[in-house]
Amino acid sequence: MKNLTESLDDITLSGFRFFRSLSEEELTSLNYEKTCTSLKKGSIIYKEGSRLTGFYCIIKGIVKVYKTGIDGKEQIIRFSRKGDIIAYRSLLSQETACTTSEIIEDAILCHVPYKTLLNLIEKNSSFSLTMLRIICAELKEANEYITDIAQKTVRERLAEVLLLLKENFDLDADKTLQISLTREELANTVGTATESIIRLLSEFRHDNLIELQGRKIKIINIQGLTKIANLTNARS
Amino acid sequence: MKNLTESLDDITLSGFRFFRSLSEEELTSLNYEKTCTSLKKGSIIYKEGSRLTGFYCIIKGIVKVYKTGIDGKEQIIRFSRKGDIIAYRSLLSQETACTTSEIIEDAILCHVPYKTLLNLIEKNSSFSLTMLRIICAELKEANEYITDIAQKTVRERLAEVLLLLKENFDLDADKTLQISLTREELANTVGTATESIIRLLSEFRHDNLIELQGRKIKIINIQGLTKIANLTNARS
DNA sequence: CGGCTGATTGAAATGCATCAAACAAAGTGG
DNA sequence: CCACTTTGTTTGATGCATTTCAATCAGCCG
Repeated sequence: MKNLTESLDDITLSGFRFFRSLSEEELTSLNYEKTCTSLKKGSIIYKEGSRLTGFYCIIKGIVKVYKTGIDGKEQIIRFSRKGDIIAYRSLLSQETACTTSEIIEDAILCHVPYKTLLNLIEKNSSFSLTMLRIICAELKEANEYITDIAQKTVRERLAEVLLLLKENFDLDADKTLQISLTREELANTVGTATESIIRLLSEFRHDNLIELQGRKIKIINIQGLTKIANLTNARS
Repeated sequence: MKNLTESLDDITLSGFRFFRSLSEEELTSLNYEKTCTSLKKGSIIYKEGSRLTGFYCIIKGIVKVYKTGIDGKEQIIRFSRKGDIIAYRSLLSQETACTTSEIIEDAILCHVPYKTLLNLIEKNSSFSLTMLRIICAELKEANEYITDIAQKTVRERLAEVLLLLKENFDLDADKTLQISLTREELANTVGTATESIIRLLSEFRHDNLIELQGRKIKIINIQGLTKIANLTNARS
């Protein structure tokens, strides 16, 4: 336990892409002002509607960010991993959080106070530009996802989500997705019912596109999935 | 015609909220570097995939911003009006445009070169913060819309879109929506088929929620629409 | 072991898309 | 000025993807 605490204090943010444009001096004070925490799977980082005191940089682990819709049904907005930052949107707008963030793989997070963020934006224009570009990238993805959900079938979207997960979380030597999701989480990402996900996964397995072992998903035919995800829903 | 040209040159951006944080000096050079254009309904401002040289501030008129999905079907991302800025997302990311923008009500636009934008971000941190907050607001809306499309029925979404249009474009004395859309555009906003929109509009009319006269939509029962829309987040 | 959560399958209900046809309004050109 | 095309609107009929409800099963844990 003592070891763990010590290693949390030793973490430096200098290696993370988001802070690349910081001067030596800025990094030193940033590392002084940040607070790192180790969190277990299932922990809630912040809840929709809560007041935020800063944003978080993910040092390790995976986080799901979701909105709560009708009847409390989750809509997962994104999965964030090492190097990603979360909570900055509501923080910058100075609103209460409009999403909930939950650890789905044991994580270490760095909390950076709002004041520190504002200070960086004020003093370091290169940092501002980095920040602007990160949000722009996220907005682009959001717009693309709107188009997808509005126009594609569940089948197409599931194939697409599997491919996106592959891009973001890689495969191990065995071609297995390195992120473990429940069927329900997958459904809440794709925007459909759990049962539909189960049926479609089983169909994909039957068509030799994937293999399943509990929550492990092995991607064995990327081209096939790409075809399903992109083009018409003409079933070949 | 000469009059028109002269009045275009006379436009100043000082009144627009986006440029509020600019100094006198910055405004002067901005007004020198900008270019204003008058555009008719149907004109394309920029196309998906094209290279952008700057962003645009809408002085007057209405613009629809959409992505082209499967079979060229439009997904309308937003309607922008006076004071809004467009094209800034792809510009900041230094990518080709990921949306198309088209005039749907005769407009006057101001083009601001990329260099000018970068200069402002570099020199004026207060402007950067404004910019960050604008993008954050747009991202918030996008995330909310993802949740809506994923979880709500077409019927609920149509009611919601009508209410959103009411918020953004107001009603005239007659309670008629001050934005004129084809059924297809409405469908491409809601994310459904044109026929579905027609049927639902006609149902809403039957239930005395709205009145229809060609493309004019008169909102006569806001509460009823709100109830159908299943709005969780009260907007004022 | 019983109680829990998550996964699976089946059957039935339905919302919505799609296709087709007719109609209206608004140009276009001879 | 009238036939003619075009574009947008409307309505009906049909099919299907997906949701919903219900039941069972598998795995895990104290």
